[in-house]
Amino acid sequence: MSGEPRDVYYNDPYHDDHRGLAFFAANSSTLTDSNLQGLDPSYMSFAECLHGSEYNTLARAFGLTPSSASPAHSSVKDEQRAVGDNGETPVTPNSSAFSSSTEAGDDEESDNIKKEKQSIAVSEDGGESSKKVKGKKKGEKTQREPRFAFMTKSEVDHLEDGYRWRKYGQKAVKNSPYPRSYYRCTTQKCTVKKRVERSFQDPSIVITTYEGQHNHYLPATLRGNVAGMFPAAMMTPAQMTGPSFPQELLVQMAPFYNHSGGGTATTNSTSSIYQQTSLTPFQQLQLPDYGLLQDMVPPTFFKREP
DNA sequence: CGATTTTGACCCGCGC
DNA sequence: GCGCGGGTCAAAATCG
Repeated sequence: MSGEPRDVYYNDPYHDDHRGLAFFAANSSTLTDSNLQGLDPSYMSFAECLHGSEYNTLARAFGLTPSSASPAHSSVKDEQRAVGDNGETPVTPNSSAFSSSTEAGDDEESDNIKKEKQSIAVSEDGGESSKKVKGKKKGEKTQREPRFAFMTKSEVDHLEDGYRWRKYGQKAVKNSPYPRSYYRCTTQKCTVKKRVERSFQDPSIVITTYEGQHNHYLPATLRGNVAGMFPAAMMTPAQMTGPSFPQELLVQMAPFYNHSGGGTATTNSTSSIYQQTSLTPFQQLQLPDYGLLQDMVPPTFFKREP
């Protein structure tokens, strides 16, 4: 392929109806102390970041004033395209877009129902090809959960986030040497999924995309470790469904390293989308409400200058 | 031995 | 209609 889509971190034409994506870059390593030892001191661990004290900075960093929302509320679909098609389509500096759609909210249950139906469908196969993957009921529209994504600078792919996940698939990512892993929350009846992939433009960046909302609290065994760092994860599902929850957001951002003078940064059309102003990519993020976000992730999670 | 990961097959939606 | 790519399933392998 030609050109260098440095900012292409998400391309999901399959999910035009997605409810929200938030891209967060984080200069972070992992939660585990053991993994921290050998890392560059300028890196922050998840734990470190999440225990940061500069909450207000986060708010500012995200430009979290509702009235400052992007004047160009392009559709989520368009936003996806903008960042997804080889980075050829420049996006506006204020490229945040917020989807108001919540129609996927019912999908959790239907997901299970679908499975039931699928099982039925396969049973009539005669047993010959029992391995066959079941098909969905005809006419059933595939709907997706609200999603949001984190970009995390990390050496490990699977970042600890307080929940327990089971890997259920892995696929090669087009145009990337790094595979994408699919995880499902192991808690019963919780349909939350997440995908983890590594940016091939910058292998140090891990992109974690969450889909759905947990219908439970953090596993008790993990609360002591991460609950305090992820207050949002401790919210009840009801609390999480509010309009201010990041899942309702769509935020695009350029990697912070574009501004750090790092050698890997390029200046093509997409990588420079945030360079038209003096703001950092984070400062140009715009979220409708930062109250919960403040609870969720302290600003130091996102950035630390060397 | 139960839980989790690996991995190839399969399904689905979409673009051509 | 066909091929591609993304997503999921589930048997087998591996792990703790």
